[in-house]
Amino acid sequence: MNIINILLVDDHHLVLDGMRALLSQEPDFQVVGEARNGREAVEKATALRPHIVIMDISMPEMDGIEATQLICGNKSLKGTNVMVLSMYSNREFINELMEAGAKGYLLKNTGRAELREAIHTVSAGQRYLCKPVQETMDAPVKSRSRKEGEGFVPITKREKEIIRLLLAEKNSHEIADALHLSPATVETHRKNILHKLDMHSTAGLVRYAMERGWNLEG
Amino acid sequence: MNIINILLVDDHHLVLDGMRALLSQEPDFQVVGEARNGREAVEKATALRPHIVIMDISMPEMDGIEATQLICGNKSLKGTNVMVLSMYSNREFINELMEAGAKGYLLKNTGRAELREAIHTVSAGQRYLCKPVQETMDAPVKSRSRKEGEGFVPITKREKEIIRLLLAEKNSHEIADALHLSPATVETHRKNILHKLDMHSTAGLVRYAMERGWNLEG
DNA sequence: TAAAAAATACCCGGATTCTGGTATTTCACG
DNA sequence: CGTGAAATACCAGAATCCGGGTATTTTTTA
Repeated sequence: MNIINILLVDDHHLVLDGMRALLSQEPDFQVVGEARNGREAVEKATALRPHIVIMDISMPEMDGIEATQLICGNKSLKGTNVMVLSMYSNREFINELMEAGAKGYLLKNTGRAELREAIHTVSAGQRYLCKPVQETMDAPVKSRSRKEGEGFVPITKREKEIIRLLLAEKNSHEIADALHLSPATVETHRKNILHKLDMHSTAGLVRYAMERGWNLEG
Repeated sequence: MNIINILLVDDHHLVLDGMRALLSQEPDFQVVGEARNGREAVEKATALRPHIVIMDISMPEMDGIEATQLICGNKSLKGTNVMVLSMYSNREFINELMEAGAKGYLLKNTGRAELREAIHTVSAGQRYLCKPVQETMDAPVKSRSRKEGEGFVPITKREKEIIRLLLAEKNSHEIADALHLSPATVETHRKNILHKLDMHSTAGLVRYAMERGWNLEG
């Protein structure tokens, strides 16, 4: 039985330790590295060339979506497959990550048996989605205004700053003060963000950011 | 050395498995039970009388704050101490949980050495806060309109339903339709929620709910 | 260095939320 | 079986946000 080399990516130290302890109980798994944000994940993936990257989504600095894009887009990392391990099963997440090149998508509340199976499947380059994720993908789509394949919309640095202040319950005026801008500018940014993400309210924005872990400096 | 009996509470199966694997490496720790939401946590704490409950906050059905209140308020559970294990170090969380009776507060990105120490300290009935949490508590308070000791405000069932629909980017009118109510009623509820939580915008509400894990049925 | 992207700023009008009331009905708990 | 909390519903004004634009300056990057 071949040993599978694993890179663990999660911003929570205890989760990393726990996963490592869990995986070390399996003789055919070998955790070769850990990363605590997207940037580190890309670096370590390049350096260590693991068979599989187990990737969290919400992380500071660079989230798991961007990191997945970079890793899967790197042709010299052909033998490295990405499996997402997330709390959320939103359609947006699933779509974006599949388009980014992830081969697997597990929820954090699946059991260890399924984790085992998923790691084997994905590290062999095959697809593995846990049941709730499959169901989400199979469910009828309502309207889908953002067209297929056009999934990736980069949010700029300034836009992220503004979102972070929105999370702190600030209105356009207060954000403008905090960033030394005109309120008009802040509203333009907000408008642009809403449009990019195909959303229509601050509530959606806050949710979007929270799901990606942007609440603590990112 | 006495064995410390532990009840693990977290809604993510893999986190439970990971923590269990991690703790099983320590000879003086014994995981005697697991719970996946607040209600279960209270039940198992009562039945198993562990020395320590390691409690996540965001959970469906009943969150960790309520569960902590119930466990610490139960006089027959004098020997059971609660240690919170959370992603967030908001002042509100810390205050509420300390008032609820938690003895410890660890962030998920602390290391295993600190976890060990914290478990020993808290299971002995002493207080343990990790450094970032201490810093948050020590930091000067801005205004603090909700007075001390008046921390707990119960959010009703109906109010939670409305918050959940706000997370789905619905406005008052759409929420009213979904619940077969008058828009006026929905706005009254929103007003009451904002007042209860001492907030002033939907953004804060969404953040509040996301931090508690109310996004997936709760 | 030229073109593209990001950041800045403004106008306008309609929609929605927020604030501060009041008031009636339903339901649960002691 | 009564009292209080929860849920329902309305009014009105002020503040804020959302959608649709346009336009200039700065920064990146190809």
